[in-house]
Amino acid sequence: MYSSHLLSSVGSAAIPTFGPPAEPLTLDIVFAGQPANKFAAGEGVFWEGDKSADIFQIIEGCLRLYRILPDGRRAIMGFRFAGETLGLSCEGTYCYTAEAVTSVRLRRLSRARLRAMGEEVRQLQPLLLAKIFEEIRAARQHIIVLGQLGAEERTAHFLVSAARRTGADQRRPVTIELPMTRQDIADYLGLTIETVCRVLSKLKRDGLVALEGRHKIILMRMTDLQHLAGEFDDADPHAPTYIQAKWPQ
Amino acid sequence: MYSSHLLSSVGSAAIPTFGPPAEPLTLDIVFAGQPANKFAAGEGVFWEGDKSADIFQIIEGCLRLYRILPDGRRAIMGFRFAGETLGLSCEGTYCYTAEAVTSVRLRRLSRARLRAMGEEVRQLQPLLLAKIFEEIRAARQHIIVLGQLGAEERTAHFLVSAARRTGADQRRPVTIELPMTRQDIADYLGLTIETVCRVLSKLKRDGLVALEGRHKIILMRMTDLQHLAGEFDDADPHAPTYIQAKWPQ
DNA sequence: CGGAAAATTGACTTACATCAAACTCAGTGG
DNA sequence: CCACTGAGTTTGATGTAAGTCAATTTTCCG
Repeated sequence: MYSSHLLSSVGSAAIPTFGPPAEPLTLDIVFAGQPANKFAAGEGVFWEGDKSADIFQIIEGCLRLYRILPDGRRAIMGFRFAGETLGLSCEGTYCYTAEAVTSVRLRRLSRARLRAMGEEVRQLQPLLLAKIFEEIRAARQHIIVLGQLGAEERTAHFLVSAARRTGADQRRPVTIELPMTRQDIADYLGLTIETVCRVLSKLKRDGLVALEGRHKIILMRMTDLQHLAGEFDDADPHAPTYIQAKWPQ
Repeated sequence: MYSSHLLSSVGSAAIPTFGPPAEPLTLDIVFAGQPANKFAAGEGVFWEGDKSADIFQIIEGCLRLYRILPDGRRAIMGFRFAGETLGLSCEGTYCYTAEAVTSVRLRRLSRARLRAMGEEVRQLQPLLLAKIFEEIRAARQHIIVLGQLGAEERTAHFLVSAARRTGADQRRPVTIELPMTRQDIADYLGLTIETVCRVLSKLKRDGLVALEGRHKIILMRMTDLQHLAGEFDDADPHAPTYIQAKWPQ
């Protein structure tokens, strides 16, 4: 109830003005006030085939999203970290299982409630649509990784995009947390656990990364890793686009 | 102009009633009245990176959608056939090149115009959203094919879903037209042309398919092919869902 | 510290890629 | 109409990246 209040006030302040509103609407605001849910590592949040009644925002922790094929193979479709959303691109039923990698806290919002908010607040629709387009972009990226790249390229790409997601300065060594297991990474990249290990060892031998325990990797030479990854990315969403504006066209 | 008229009348007839409107809105109606464009085989309709100003509906023919990686590899993201739409899931710039496989006729609609229609006609939004969700579903399917399946499984999956797209009765031999080259199929499945050929030859030897010239394949034993493909599909969109309703839950 | 799960490394196998040659077939022109 | 042509396809021989199987080692946690 009170979050609907919050939204109304943001909405009515923003609608009359054209251009960017004074306080931009974000999904943080949409989820604000929803109670937080906790999940222990290994617990499931929802299962493939469940009616997709809710969407989620992760407060902290990491989730893996996967499907199990009839013969038991597991295809990991992606990972989600703190601040990211979950379930938006599933209409009707969830198309994958979501399982906590670490212990996870998240907020839940029913689709019914989301729809009601959408009626009230005009800014919401394009915001959700942007998230959906982002998912399509990521899926297409993944298709190229799996269809065209070799084991080393795939792994490099995984590391580089993980680093990018942290938002850290990409020009100096980036330390990334990889809470998932090697098996998870393998199932995500369409490789075996042994191949992932061997590739990581090779990258270490070549001085491109440093391994710090199981779940921490330091990317020592980003540009080399990016080069290895194929550099076929779409425009980097985090790139400072204003640099172009500095120069006369 | 006159197509906007058409839409207005459909819209105002449909909005007052709840439930399904008398004449369901389809994209055919949205595109009706747009002039038809022709493209010869091999011609490009738009290029990756172009500003995605328009969306398209194919009247007849077949298109391939692809991206070229920096080192020259070509990743085919999909094919589009008569009746299907194109460009909806690209915001800002097109994320792939669209090229005519056969000679193609299609209708073009500017996004500006589409947006204007959206304001006028309420039914349009969910219709477009459904198309976008369908694209996500297809992309996820493709991820599993490329990440988890072997060459024979991939090829079988390609054939089975091509057959499904024709809408033909899946219980008896289905003849499908494959206007694209073997190289196209290979680039779509993340294989080489030789592997695609060998797999097709093997399927023929095993009596699962019959090859009729270069561009026609008859799927002789659908259930075996489906089994080979892994049968991991989401709910078949063509499946008669009402069967469930017949039985008490 | 002890034990179990996860990760790493090595030896061997295999599915697919690569390279190379032959075949098919749709068009074209004599 | 038929030989010629060249692109597209098929088949075969061989190479290689990644998978499989089997130890070992590391790491984490009680």
